[in-house]
Amino acid sequence: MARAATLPDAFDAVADPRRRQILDALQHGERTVNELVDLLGLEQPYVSKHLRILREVGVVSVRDDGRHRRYRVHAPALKPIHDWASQFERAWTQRFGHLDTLLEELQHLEADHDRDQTDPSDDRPPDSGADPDHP
Amino acid sequence: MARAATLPDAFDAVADPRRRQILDALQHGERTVNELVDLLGLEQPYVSKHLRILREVGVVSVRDDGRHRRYRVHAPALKPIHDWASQFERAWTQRFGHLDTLLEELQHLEADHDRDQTDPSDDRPPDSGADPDHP
DNA sequence: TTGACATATACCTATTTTGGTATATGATGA
DNA sequence: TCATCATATACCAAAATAGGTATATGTCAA
Repeated sequence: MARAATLPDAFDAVADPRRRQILDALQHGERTVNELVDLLGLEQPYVSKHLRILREVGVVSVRDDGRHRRYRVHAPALKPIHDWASQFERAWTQRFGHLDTLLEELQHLEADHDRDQTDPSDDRPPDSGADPDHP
Repeated sequence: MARAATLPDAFDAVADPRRRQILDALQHGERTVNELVDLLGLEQPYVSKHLRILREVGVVSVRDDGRHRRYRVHAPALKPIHDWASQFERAWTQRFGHLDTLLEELQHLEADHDRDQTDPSDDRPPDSGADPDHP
């Protein structure tokens, strides 16, 4: 009974790192299946299967072009993820903003944007005990 | 061999709708495990297990308070998700912005924000064939 | 200390998912 | 038409996960 009885959504689709890789690869334009196979180093059938999942969720779309099928990102389907995460945006800016001393850390965070993507354990400040958010 | 040999990250943690529910419930402050059990209607052990996953990924943190354990969201750990999705932000605003005719659809999208969260199949415009993004 | 409460962990089974191999479908060019 | 390239699907094994039940751990109150 894996992954509760909910229809797969964009969150599921994006949870898999390979599928994120695919989306990253598609970010700057269309790609054929074989191009993605080369990029990811996976077996062609499995790339097709990943693409199917991404397609079912609406995150990518296909266009037939002769004997190729060109995939592209359908960005609006990713918006819900962005929006959902935005709920917490205020919280994380607050967390770093409410103390002047941490302004520097905020800038550091902005700069290290990229490393941040994959290493969430780094930007965590030592738990300060008292939290103004929860009186 | 489920879910490739990658350490679980925030994306995995957030892929599960129950865990998203937990995070939503924690959005406005701390909660004890039992409060979450009541809110989610799941068995207590399973809520604890979800919380453990969220903790391991750094998305929530705990604070011991007598015989309670108060959980709270650790928002910065969600930032990578937000940032990743932002990569595509330009694409989705462009897609609806570059044609005046679609302005209306954009507004529709803004309005139906909530439904959007769960139904990505709706905001997809009829494939227009020509795509300025991919010359 | 004992009992009640709050939470975590161990263990179990059915179900998914992963990724692979073999094969089918479908379009193109000769 | 046939051979070939490009992609999709069927099927299979191993492993992870979702939930559940039973139980352990830890804390307070009397």
